Amino acid sequence: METMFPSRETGQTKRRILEVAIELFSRNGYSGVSVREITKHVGIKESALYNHFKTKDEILQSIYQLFTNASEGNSLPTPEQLESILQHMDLDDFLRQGFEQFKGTIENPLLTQIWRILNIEQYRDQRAREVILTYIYKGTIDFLESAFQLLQQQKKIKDAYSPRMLAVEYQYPIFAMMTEYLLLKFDNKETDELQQRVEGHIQYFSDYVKL
Amino acid sequence: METMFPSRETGQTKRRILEVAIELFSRNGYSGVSVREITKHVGIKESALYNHFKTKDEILQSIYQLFTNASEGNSLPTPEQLESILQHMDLDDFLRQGFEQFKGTIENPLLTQIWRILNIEQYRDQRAREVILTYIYKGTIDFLESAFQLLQQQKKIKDAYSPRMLAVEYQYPIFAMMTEYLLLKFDNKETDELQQRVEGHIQYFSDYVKL
DNA sequence: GTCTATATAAGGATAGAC
DNA sequence: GTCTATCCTTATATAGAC
Repeated sequence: METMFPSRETGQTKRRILEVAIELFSRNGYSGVSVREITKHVGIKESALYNHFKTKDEILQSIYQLFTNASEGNSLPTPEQLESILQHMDLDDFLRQGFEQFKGTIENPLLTQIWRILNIEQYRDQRAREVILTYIYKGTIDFLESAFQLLQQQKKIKDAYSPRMLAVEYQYPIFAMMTEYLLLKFDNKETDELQQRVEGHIQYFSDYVKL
Repeated sequence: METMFPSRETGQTKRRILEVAIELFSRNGYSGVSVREITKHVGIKESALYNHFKTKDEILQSIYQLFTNASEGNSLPTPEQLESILQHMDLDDFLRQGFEQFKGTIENPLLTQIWRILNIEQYRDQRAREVILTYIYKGTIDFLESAFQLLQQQKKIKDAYSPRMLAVEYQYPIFAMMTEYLLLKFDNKETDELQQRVEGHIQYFSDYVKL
């Protein structure tokens, strides 16, 4: 995750500002956090911040950028790569691996914080909406659609439903459970039952589409 | 919906303040809206607002209250009522009726605005988290669980999975699609494909659990 | 219950010395 | 690149007249 930030040598302070801003924005939202508050946590004076960012909004923009860069960075496999990967995998392997990767993402504090910021700002800020719809919803569903299509062609799963339909049925509960998970975590509440639901869902889905 | 507010006679201004605050908070969040902005839209001076609410936060609290009152108002049927209702219904009737009611809710602008406010404030404000977890997640899932349990007892659906599991599989995609729907609507984007997804989901689920 | 006027704090941002 | 000092605007909230 270190590489998501400007290098330590040239951008140490800028990096710290971003870290602190992400932490604070993810709790109180953009409007609920002052430049004063950010710089106080970073340990610099307000005026010093403006050597790194022209405006407060530019900080927020950089945060969105971190998210989209990270999304494009650990990019999903190309259609060709996907085809080759799925040659050696059955449905359970595929779902299990996808889920592990997903868990890695939501246990990355930085990405979950930015996810929260996107959530908070989505109604106020068109840019946040774009990121959510493009990178989270559309990106994930499109990818799963291709995967299920290939699995159908390889006769590894039923083809009674369209690949897109399957993608939706598989992924949407995951989205909703992730949202609930983050909310429970926020108050350090019990998440065991939810974990079981996730596993139950994968099992249910797998049972359903297997030949 | 009129009845959600204080009566016109005694609380006309208070009512207007709440309406305007809901509209503005649902776009820009609590911190992103000033008392000045609210009173300007209402057409009174700032000081006049404090005759109706002691603090700005009290406005927000009242908004949460509206939501929980409405939720408890059109309350879900009791177990006995549910049993009697389900006597005369098969699964498709039940799902279809539930969905119509759900559509009524999300087409109520006031409730969707408050839903957005809850979304925005959930990380900053414990009270918002409580409302979401209690009234939205838990309330819905618990209700569906009892319904599916009854339907299983009446041998109208398969009992291969637990009622809770079925509740989750049915409702979570609806949650996620509703979230996406509200986001698309916000930019007046196309929601036809999403509508089809919802109907597809209901069909898929129904096919799966029917005997 | 609304107004004018005001208190007091906090907000984003800039100028200029070092 | 950071500092001190400052500008100007906006914020929440109150006092007291009508």
